[in-house]
Amino acid sequence: MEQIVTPEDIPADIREEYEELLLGSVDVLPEGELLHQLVRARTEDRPLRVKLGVDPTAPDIHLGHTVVLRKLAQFQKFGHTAVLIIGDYTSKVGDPSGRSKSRPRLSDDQITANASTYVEQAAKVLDMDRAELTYNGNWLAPLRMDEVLTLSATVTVARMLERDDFSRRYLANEPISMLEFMYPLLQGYDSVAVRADVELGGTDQKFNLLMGRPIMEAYGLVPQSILTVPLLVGTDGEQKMSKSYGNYIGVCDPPEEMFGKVMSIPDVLMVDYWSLLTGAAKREVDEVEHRLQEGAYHPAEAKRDLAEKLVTLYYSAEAARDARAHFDRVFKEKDKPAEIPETALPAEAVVEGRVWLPRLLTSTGLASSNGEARRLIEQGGVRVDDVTVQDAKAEMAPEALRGVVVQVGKRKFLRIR
RNA sequence: GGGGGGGUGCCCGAGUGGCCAAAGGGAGCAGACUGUAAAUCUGUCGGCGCAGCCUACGGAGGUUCAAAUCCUCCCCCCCCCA
Repeated sequence: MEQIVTPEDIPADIREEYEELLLGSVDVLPEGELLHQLVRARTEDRPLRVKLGVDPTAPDIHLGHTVVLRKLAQFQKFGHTAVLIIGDYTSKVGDPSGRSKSRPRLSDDQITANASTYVEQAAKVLDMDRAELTYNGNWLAPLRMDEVLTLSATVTVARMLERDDFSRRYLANEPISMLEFMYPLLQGYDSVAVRADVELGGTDQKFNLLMGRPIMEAYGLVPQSILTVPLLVGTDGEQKMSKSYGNYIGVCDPPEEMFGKVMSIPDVLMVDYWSLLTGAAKREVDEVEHRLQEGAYHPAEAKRDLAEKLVTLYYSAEAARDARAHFDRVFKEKDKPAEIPETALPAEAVVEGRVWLPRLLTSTGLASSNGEARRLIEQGGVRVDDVTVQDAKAEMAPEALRGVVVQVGKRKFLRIR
């Protein structure tokens, strides 16, 4: 960091605060600025206004979202003000960040629904009682055309095209709409509206975050500093965690599913998850990494511990222990789970007094079509009371199904009532 | 406004009259193995009670015994020039 103020002038506790805020962050720009702000906040006795804008594009939030929320919560912990902006308006524009194509625009209903669950779920990480919660539609919706024009005059097209995802798409002959160009401007305007001192975001937000600075200046404000956090890689180990890639772990996933999904991440991701998601201190993370490298800590065991930690964070220690027991039982010992969901035999499964197995699977939701059900059976993926069925033509009498457990693959179980 | 290039299954992408429910890859699903729903290997991957049939290659018509492939019109995207 640049030493504009000499380290000796800075109280030790602020230096500590700064160090902790740097932990798990990627870019902190402009260099040294945040430290100044922390000092200024202290001397002027004015907490920093730390902005996080989120677009409610998905109905549920996942662990990837919690990385930046944790960082915001950390600022809160140090007495600063968390300003959480729900991008009800910007989500109608669609953030082009990291995208190779335009996002679909969402409807108002979807946005409202998503926003309310977002806030509810963010509360699992953030202290919402002490946070400022706003919606950017409050100030973006009433903007007049001349105000929009004033705003768009602050940025040049060349500057826009410097941006990685835009230039890539431009070179690849892929469409970029003017609408998408507007997005960074609107996000910058949010910073003006809430008079942000610091804005947080994922590394893919760097451009948008930086864009806020000249815009704030143009509106006569002190430009914000920015802090980015890494993007969490999803369970596939390849792409960033995202609902649309289907590689996410939702904070509202039931404990067993959360546990199982954590177990499905590639081994190499374990340490990242540990440091970004559990709130563990650096020393603990280093130790885990070290012991794994030495072979003193079995990877499967480490992953179980990680999964248990995460479930504890979002549920409870008991729920986490149960989830672990469930996992070991079902996947390690290949036994049936302690609790199996039950369902009545659907009426449409019975034809002429007989139940054809594929139809049973389809009607109970264990398979999406009879064709898929057939395939599952032919591949040996279907068990009825622990007996693998391989005849796709199998039929049984409805009475014979009472209390029977149908298993599809390794993790779908259903008891017929 | 003019000229050119494109739109294929969940995604990427091959296919330019029959051998095409459509190569190849990815994702997904199943099986084997294992240290786990890791990794690896194998299989599968539109629907239908399925050795057969139905629906599908931007949309609508047409030519043909036969169309993703040819023709007409329409919609959408990209590039170049203005």
